[in-house]
Amino acid sequence: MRIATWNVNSITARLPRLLAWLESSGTDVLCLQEAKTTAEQFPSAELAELGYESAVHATGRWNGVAVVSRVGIADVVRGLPGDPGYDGVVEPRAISATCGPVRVWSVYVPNGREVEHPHYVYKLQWFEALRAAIAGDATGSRPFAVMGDFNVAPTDDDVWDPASFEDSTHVTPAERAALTSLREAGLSDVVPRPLKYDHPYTYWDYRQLCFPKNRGMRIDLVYGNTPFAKAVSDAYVDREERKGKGASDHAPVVVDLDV
DNA sequence: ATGTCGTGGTTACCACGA
Repeated sequence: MRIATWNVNSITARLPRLLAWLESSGTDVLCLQEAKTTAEQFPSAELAELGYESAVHATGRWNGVAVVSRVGIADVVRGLPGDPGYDGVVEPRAISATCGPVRVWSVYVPNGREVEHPHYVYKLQWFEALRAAIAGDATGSRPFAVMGDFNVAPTDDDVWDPASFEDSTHVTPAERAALTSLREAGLSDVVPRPLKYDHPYTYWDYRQLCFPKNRGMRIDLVYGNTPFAKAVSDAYVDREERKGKGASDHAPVVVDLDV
């Protein structure tokens, strides 16, 4: 089975590429983030024509997550239990579902904006709610993974220039400690291989020619429990999908499982 | 360079988020 995660940065803007990519990559299950649309306007019909069912949690121009599957979708849960919300609003940043033999969460972790910003506090609180939510599945016998845009680079090796990220979000000890907590809960980082260059970056800012210069970050992660991790036969970042006109600023992370 | 995208509202530009 082939499972992937991809921050599409608007499913409306990305639809032609998304449909083509699903077919060309042979992906069975996709966790997607930043749908940037409502559940009503989500292109479920177009995906259904390709044989995919969609489970969607989306409310408008910001955020929005989904699981798209051609191996079934069951037991859908929309939202994170205990989600702290931001500024009084609980945002659509998490959805979980069982797709064939695997249970997955598709997550879009808050960005944090700046270390001194309230959004950074929200980010850390949100991680704690995620940790609590996945505790049972993380130690279970069924293959399970949290997949998505974590907005944290796990190590300095996961950013193109650690020095330029001093005092920035995405690399702070507290954010990395949140990832450590997820690993201590029973998950492990399924690190994909890069198709080019030395680092499996998954995100390159649209600005400043970051992609051609390979100024990237690995912030789209696959955190799987032991049964999931043991089933992994390959994992890679499809950087081809970051190329050209109409690309998202994130590339898909693709994982092959023997399940 | 605050260098690019994408969205929706206050629309043939702006503000916001990333």
